[in-house]
Amino acid sequence: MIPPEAKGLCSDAIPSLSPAVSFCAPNTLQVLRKRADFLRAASARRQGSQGFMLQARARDDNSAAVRVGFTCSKKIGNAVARNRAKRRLRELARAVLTVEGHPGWDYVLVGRPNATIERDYAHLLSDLRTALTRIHGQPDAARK
RNA sequence: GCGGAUGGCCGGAUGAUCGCGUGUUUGGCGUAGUCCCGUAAGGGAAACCGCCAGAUGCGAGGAAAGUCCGGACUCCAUAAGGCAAGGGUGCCGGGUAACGCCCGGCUGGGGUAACCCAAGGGAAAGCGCCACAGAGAAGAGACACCCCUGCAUGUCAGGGGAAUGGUGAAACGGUGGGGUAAGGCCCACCGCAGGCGUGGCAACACGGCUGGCAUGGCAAGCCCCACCCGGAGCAAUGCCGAAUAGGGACCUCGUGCAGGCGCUUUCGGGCACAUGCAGGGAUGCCUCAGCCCAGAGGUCCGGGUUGGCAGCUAGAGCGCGUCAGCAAUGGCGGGCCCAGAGGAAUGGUCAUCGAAGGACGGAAACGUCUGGAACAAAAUCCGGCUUACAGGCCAUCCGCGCAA
RNA sequence: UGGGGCGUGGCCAAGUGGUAAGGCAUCGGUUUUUGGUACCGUGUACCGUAGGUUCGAAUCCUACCGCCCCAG
Repeated sequence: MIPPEAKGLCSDAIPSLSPAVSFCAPNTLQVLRKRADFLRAASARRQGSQGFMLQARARDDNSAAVRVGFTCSKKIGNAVARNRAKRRLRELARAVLTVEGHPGWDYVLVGRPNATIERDYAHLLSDLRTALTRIHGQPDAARK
């Protein structure tokens, strides 16, 4: 599951992704905070999967940082369910995007009712990897 | 043993590994200012701050929820008191910072009982409403009727009456006995009203006397009475940065230019006044370029702000002992420190144990396999209320059954 | 976090204690060769849920549920 080059980098990782996520990674992740960033990511490329939906865009600024945002609406359930869904998505981002995320991109993970909480964690990992490869394989004119 | 009542408590456990927030501490790195060395370039120092790493402490709830009450705190304000409006509370006493909360009691109702439930002041201050039905729905009335008298024996006249019938949620006290032409009426008890006595702080209870039936219901209709309430809310509020930046309007003084009037003159000009204009001036020939001035004070208005810090957690705090009290609660003593986030931390994965439920085997006890735990997550803090909740534990009490 | 508002047939809605108007839509009929239009008729409401007050509740009171709006 874990790419071999990531294992050796655990000791000197720089975890700037604030919430509780168990992984060590070579890239730093920043958290999206502005609503405008979310809207821009949502209007760019998107790719659904069974456990969540992935939205992404290339920022076209000089920064190489990988930025991540999480969206869990009220459709998912009450506050307990929403927090739980966000935590699982953070764990996914920590495990995959730090290694396979493209520098200078913004990613937004959107939780889905039931699936994000109930789907097996290993399946979620493979979901995110396939979604990433598909989203970077899309042509540039992928706006809907 | 079965069924129930009340009060209290818990809210999956253990471990491995990878992580998150925050406090303390150690180390490393960094820089503006400061200090020291050096002629200088520069070098060095330690505190704060920032980043990183290590160690270590702590890290969601009984409801954190709904936002229904009450406060603390902050600002606006003056609201000390009175009045008015609006809102709230409503048996009595106590507790409390306060409450619509809690405790104890009273009254009424429910239950065999333990016990539970109740917005439970005032309807002789006034207004309003009481549909349909019914004769009549609130200071009375008489539909069907009942009784007496008269003689013209009737679908009659006069008089007495309100017991009976029907309607309705409710019909002007109820029941029984006596009496009467029928009744009013009289008596007893119950209810009601008004005094009195005893007990109680009081709500109220008990006893007895008098009256002689008057006073229908609704105040979660308006209202009356008593008491309480200024408004807004941590997205409150304060500070720092951007920034003593910058836009607009007006006023006063001033600046420059223009022409005007007055005074004065060495005829170049100077001084003073009001008006108009707003960019102007000087240097170099012009374009153009650079330079200088474009000020001071006051009043008012609009726009932008998605940065940071504080408020932000030691408190009406938690548990222990003791004393007062039936209790809620309070006093005293000593102990403890127990989340502070901000697109929002308290988690991910795995292993073991594990409740309900399901399947199989078995007469049953039970065994094996499966299954994998309710409601619900702090957002300034606190006291309550309400609502949601798998399963479990403890104590006291009641009824029934069995045994002695 | 705080403040405010609303729930009535499928949809829009009136109704402020006395047994739920109206319009659109649906359905049936007439007119028309047929459809549309027009006209006539018809059904559809435990008034968001649960308690309470009252003889009687969509209406009054209380508690819940759902939805919407506002703010620096």
